[in-house]
Amino acid sequence: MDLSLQQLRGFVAVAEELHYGRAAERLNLTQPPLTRQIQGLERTLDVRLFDRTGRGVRLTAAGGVFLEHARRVLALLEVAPEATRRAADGTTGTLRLAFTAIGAYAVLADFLTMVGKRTPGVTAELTELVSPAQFEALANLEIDIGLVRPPIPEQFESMLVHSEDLVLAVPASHPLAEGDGPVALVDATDDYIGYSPEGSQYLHDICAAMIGMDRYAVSQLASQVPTMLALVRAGLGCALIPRSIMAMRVEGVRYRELDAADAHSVTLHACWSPDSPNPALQRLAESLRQDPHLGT
Amino acid sequence: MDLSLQQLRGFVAVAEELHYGRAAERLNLTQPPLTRQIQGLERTLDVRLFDRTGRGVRLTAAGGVFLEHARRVLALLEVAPEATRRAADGTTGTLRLAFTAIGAYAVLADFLTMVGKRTPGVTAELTELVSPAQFEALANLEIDIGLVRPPIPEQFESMLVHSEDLVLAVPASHPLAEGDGPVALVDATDDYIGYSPEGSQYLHDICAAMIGMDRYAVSQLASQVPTMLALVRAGLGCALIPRSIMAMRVEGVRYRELDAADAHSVTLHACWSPDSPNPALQRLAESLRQDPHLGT
DNA sequence: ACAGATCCATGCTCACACGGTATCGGTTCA
DNA sequence: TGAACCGATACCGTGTGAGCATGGATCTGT
Repeated sequence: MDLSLQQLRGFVAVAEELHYGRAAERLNLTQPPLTRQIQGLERTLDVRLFDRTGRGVRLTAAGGVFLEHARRVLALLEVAPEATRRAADGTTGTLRLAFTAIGAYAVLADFLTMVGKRTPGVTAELTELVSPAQFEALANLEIDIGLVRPPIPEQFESMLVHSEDLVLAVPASHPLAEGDGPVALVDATDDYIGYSPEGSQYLHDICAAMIGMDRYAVSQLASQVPTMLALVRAGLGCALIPRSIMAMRVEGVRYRELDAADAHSVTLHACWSPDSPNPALQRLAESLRQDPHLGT
Repeated sequence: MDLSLQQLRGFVAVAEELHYGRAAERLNLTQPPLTRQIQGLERTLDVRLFDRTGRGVRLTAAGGVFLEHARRVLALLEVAPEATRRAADGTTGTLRLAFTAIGAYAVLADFLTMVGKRTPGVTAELTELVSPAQFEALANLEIDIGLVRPPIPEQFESMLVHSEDLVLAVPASHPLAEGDGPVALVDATDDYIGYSPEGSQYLHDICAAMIGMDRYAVSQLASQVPTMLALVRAGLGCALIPRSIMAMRVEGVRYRELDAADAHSVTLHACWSPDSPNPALQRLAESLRQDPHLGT
C-alpha cells in the first residue's frame, strides 16, 4: 500500500500522546481505526514505529525519524492553502516586467519602487525588449507589464509614466559643440543619426516630424541609444535623444538643448493587458486606476 | 473538505501535462476522477488553479505556487520511508553517550573515533554523568551507552575500553614532591583526599583497599578529579588518581608513580543495555561482539 | 495473590468516497 | 459547417475505512 495523510496524522497524534485512546480522541476518532492506521503504516514502511509496552507505547528510533518527516509534510500542507490564496489575490507573486533600453535609464528604478509601494510582496522579473516585442510578449502572456513608447495598441491598458523632451547630441568636432544656450534645429547639420522605424517607431516618427522627412533620410539607423551615441561620437552626425540620456556622459559627445519652438516631448508608458491572468498584475492595475499618482 | 495526497498527485500530473487525458493516463486513471480531484482541490482552496482554455489548460499564478508546495510535499513523502528504514536498521541514527569526567580525559576522543569507524552515519550525543547515574540512565533508556567504572550490574553488556594504573598526586609542599622514581604508599602522609563512595564507588573501594580502610578515613571527599587536584594543591593531602590525568598539569601539584607492589590498575568500560531499542546501538553492539579490537 | 482497571488488537458490519462507463457541452480546426 | 478534441457531468458499483463489541495482555491496588 501507500502512505496516506490520515496515517500521518494518526501517527503524529499517537507519537505525541503516546496513547492510542487520547490520540483517537484528539482526532475525533475511536481507537480501533487508529490502531489499524499505525499497523498499515508499519506494514508499508516495514518498520516498527512504536514499542508496545503494555502501558502505553514508546517511539522507536525509526519512529522518531518518521515523526520528523510526518511533521514536516503536515506543516507544509498546512501553509500551502494560505500561500496559494495569497498568490491568487496578488498579495504575493511575480510581475514579469519588460522595458526598453532607453526607458531603463530614466524611469526603471523609480517605476520599480512605485510598484514596490503599491504591491508589497510582489517581486519583479526584468527583461529588456523593444516596444514592438513587448506588445507581442504582452499578448502571448510572456510578460505582465511593459514600459513602452506610443503608439499603444488599443487592446492594452496603459498609463503615462514619464515625459521628457528631446535634446541634441552633437560630436565634439561639430560647430554646435561649443556654446551653452538653446539651439535651433535649423542650425544643426543635415546629417542625423536616425532611429530605426522597426525597433523605435515612435522616436523615428517624432524625429521625422521634427526635422522634416526630407532631411531625415539619413544614412545611419540605430534603435539603441548607446549605439547612437557611438555614431555621434564618431562624427557621423547629430542625434535627437531623450533628455534623461544626458546623464550618460560620453567622451566626444556634447548635448545641446533645443529652442522652445523646436522642443518636442516624448513619453513612456506602462502598458499591460487588462485581462491578464496574473493576480499580482491585477492588483497593481487596480491600484493604478484608483490612485494614479501614488509614489510618482 | 481537506487536502488529500491523491489530489496533490493528480494536480501535479495535470500541471505537468497541461492535459487531463494524458495526466490521467500517467496516473493509471480515467479522466473524470481527475477532473473531480482538481475541482475538489479548487473548492477546498477557494482558488482557481487552472485556466480552462478549451484546448487544454493553463496554470494560474496561484496554481504555480501550489505546484511548488505539492511537489515538495510529495518529494518529502517519497524519501520518508527510506530515511525511516535507515534509522530502523541503525544505518543512521543517534547514540546518546554518557561518560564520567575522569573517563573523558583518557578515552572519550578515541572511543568516539572508534564508534565513527564502526557505525558511520551515526551521530553521538554527549552527556557527563557519574557511573551510578549512568546505570540509572541506561535502565531508563535515557542514554544508549555509557563509559563507566566497575562494578557493572549484570543486566548490562560491557566491554573493556581502557585500563591504567593509579599514581600519587602530592602537594608541592609535601616531602614526596621532590624526586623522580617510584614511591611506596607507606611513605605518603596519612592525609588522603578520598573518593566519594556514592559518586565514585569504584575508585573509592580500590583506594580503600590500597591504603587500608583505617588510613582511608579521610576528612575530604570528592568525586570529580579537578576538585581533588584543587584540594591536593591546597595542601590538604595526597590523592590517588588515574595516570591519564597526569596530562592535566596543575600548578602546585606533583605526580609520583607508585612502586610495582602498590600499583593498582583501574578500568573503564563501555556499557550498554543488550535490549536497548536503539538500532544504532544494536549495530554498534553487534560490531563490538564480532570484532572487539577494531579501531582500538 | 487475585480482582479490577487499563490499554492495544481483532472481528464484524455498514456507509460513503472514489473510480469506471457513458454522455454532454463547448471550442477549434479543416 | 461538421468532425475531432477536451473537460464536465450523471449514474452506478466496489472497496476502503469508521464504529461497535470484544479479546488478550499487563499493570495496580487491596
